[in-house]
Amino acid sequence: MSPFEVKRIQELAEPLGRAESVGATPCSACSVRQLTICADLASDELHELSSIVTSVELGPGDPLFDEEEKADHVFNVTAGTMKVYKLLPDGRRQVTGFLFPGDFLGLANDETYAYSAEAVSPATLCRFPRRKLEAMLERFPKMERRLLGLASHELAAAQEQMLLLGRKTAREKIASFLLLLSTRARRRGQKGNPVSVLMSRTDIGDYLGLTTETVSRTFTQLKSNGTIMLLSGGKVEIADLEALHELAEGT
Amino acid sequence: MSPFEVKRIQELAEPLGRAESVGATPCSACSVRQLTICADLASDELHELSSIVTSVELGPGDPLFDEEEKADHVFNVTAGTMKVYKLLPDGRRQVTGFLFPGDFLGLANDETYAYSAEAVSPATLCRFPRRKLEAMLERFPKMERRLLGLASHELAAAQEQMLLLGRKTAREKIASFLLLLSTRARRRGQKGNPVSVLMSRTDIGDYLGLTTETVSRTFTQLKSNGTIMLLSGGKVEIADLEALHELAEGT
DNA sequence: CGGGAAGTTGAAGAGCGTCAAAAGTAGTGG
DNA sequence: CCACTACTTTTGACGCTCTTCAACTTCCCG
Repeated sequence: MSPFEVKRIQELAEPLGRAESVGATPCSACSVRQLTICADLASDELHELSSIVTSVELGPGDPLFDEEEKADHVFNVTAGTMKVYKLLPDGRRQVTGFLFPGDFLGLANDETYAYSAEAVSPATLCRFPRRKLEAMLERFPKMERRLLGLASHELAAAQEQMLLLGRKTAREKIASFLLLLSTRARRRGQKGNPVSVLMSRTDIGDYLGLTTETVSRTFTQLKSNGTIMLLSGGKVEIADLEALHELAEGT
Repeated sequence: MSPFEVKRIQELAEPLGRAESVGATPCSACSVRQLTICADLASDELHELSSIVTSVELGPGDPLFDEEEKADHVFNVTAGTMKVYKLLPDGRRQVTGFLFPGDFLGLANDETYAYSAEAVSPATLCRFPRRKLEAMLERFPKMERRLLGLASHELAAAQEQMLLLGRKTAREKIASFLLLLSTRARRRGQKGNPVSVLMSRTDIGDYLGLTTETVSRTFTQLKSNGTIMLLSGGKVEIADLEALHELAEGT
């Protein structure tokens, strides 16, 4: 199965003409493996996984898939930042999540994606054909277990976000957002304090249920507060972590 | 294992002194089985499941568990309505979902519950010891598969709710809510049109990110519109389904 | 440098929240 | 059966946060 199969799949890449495939990454060398569904797999299992995976590279703003599209693949972010969002008919948008290396997307119990996904920054992803991955899940219960864990983790995050959207003020929302980015960066082994905020004000607003203007105003307000400092390159220095925590929880 | 084991578990019931156990329901006769994780199990598997399950009965307002509590059990609603919610330190509340017969709750990837759960109306639930259910999952891949499907379904619902909370107006929220209740009632085999709205205005507000006053005002507004009719017993007749749909999507 | 997008700031307005009171509903006991 | 209480729901008046619309500034990238 191995070398031949890998090649065959490479040739099938780029079916929609908008994703550039650079061939199958050897999963055994994957730097984010321990964060995602591929954790704890034996080397023969990893090898089999490698045989069905292809790589996708996206530039900022490139779409990965759209809501309602047939969900033929699932993905794993290996580099960069993605956003997933839902739209109302009149164009109002809700970003339901930002995804970083190690994050998984494309899970659909329906046959179609429930949301759209596009790159925020240059991004690389692993692409798994859904049917093949499902078949593999039956044989690798460890992976299915892992997937269930990830799904329930996401569910908890979604509930936290509902609390934010439904009950927090603009200031609390921004504070929570910065802390979330900081925590997630640390979980990926990066520094948690000057937080990298790579997404636009519009994306942040669409994530927090605010307008870009309100996002901007609130950042300025936290800056004059002395709670944060706005650095160059989209970096935000958290000057008063405790104040930010209190703000985030509304105490 | 069977009769003895069932009895033993019955005796262990009511560990927190607030849930009344009425013994293990025979799962084979369960009316909501096909809706939940127990679907498609063979009779010996069902029998084994019966041996670890106990029944919980709650009255309106009775808590099932609280956020942060140790997640020792998972549950399945068999009758009545439950709500799950998160709180901010100052008491602001976000109801993250209403649960009806067939719905599953208590999944926690952490060791503690991520939210609180309490009964809205008189409710009955199956209670599974978490460890035992997990052990069983390893042997019944069908059940694990089912659980993953339910989790990803819930995830999609959560994203839809984020869209609602972040981007819809009060009128759109109420319209969406009524349609949701209607759809879910139909899925349980009940009539979808006079919708039973058993929960209080406060609960609805906490679910939609609104105050009770706004919920009430919006209902009255939809009534004078001729879109709905408020009947007795918490029933709401959808008079103009198409208008409600258009409202819900903001077209 | 220059042009276009992204971000910031300002002023005005709308929608929803807050506070308060009235009306409806349910449960209790005489 | 009705009266009494307590709670939920509805309605009203007002205020505040966030949005909207608009102009200005900053930041990139060619």
